[in-house]
Amino acid sequence: MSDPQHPTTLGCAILGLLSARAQTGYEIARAFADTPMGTYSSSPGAIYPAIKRLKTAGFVESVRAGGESSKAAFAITKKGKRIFLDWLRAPVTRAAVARDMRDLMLRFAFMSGALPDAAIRRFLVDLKAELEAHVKSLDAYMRGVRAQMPPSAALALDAGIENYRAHARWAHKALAAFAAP
Amino acid sequence: MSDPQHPTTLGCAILGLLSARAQTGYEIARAFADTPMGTYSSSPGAIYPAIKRLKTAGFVESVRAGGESSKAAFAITKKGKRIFLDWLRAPVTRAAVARDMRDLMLRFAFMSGALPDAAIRRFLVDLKAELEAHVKSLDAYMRGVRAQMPPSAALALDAGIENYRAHARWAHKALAAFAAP
DNA sequence: GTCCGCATGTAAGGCGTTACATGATTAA
DNA sequence: TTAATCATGTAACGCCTTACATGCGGAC
Repeated sequence: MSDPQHPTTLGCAILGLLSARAQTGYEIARAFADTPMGTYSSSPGAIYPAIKRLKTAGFVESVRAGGESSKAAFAITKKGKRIFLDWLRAPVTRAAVARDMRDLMLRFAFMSGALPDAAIRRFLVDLKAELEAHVKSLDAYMRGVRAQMPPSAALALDAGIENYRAHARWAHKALAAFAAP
Repeated sequence: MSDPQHPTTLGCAILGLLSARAQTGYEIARAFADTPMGTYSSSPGAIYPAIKRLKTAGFVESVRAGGESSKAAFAITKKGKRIFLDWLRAPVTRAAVARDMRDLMLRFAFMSGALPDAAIRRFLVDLKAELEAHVKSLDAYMRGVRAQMPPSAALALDAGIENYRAHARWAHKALAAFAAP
């Protein structure tokens, strides 16, 4: 990576979990195993090393949760919080929309409580705009090549486009939920 | 991987391209760079090594396309075709739906011409069923936790569910396109 | 006391990413 | 002739995947 300091999506997801409260490695692993966040990872074999990297980088630290006798847990550090917020605030680019929607949606999931509503709204506005632009360009591409494509390829591309459209509609609706009062 | 013989999704995508016609490495790279298939890869740095692996495994071979003076190209072998078809015909599992929709859609894109319509229909029927089951379980999960979730997390999950729903609707429509005459 | 699930990892290997390295054509 | 684009890669690096390893606590 260009910036060896910056965690991967998995690392950022862990920072997001820890920014709610300190947790043990197992609790973190459980969050991935038991919730739909599991789409973002998988196995202890990925999660524990990711935690270790975050610790080495100084983004999380070990703490004793609860009393003196409780298990060791991990907490996010100030430095980690900064990096996490940088991640949340990164601009919504066309490239990210085209190849990293999952990362964008994960970022959004963690925004409540971490960013002011105005920033969340801006994210949604930008996301919607980039999604619509992307749909437009995919549509244009599609018009040019549809006739030459095998039927299932054309349909698969339709599915992809429809997906971006669905996300754009969602962004529109989500904006209402974060509308200024 | 458990089966070191089986190519990755990128490898299978390359096999799919080559099963249409023999192509040079650059043409393959171009297909990823210039079309929405680019979501599946990225750079020559991934594609050329993937081609080399396919060659080592005996799934593709070098051929002289056109005349004697033309560039070297790659063609899929019988063994490669077999592996490719195995990939297309793999059952649609719940796990794949939950964490590998892209792979499933890529498989579908390559099915026309490679599989009989009956097999394509079955894929769509199975996919639709698994998608609807997955939506149902996500909905149930959602009902249980929505109240405790931060607003943006709940919305992000909504987006994911809506996505699966959109795919299910798409599968339904796609079935019509492959309906028996 | 032993067995099973909790809890926390390590080891080996492969793949993709970013960045760089050449030649060979074509355009100016 | 120089520069740009075509065409084909290699190198370093890090991450994830799968599989395995281990200790501990309660159930029985």
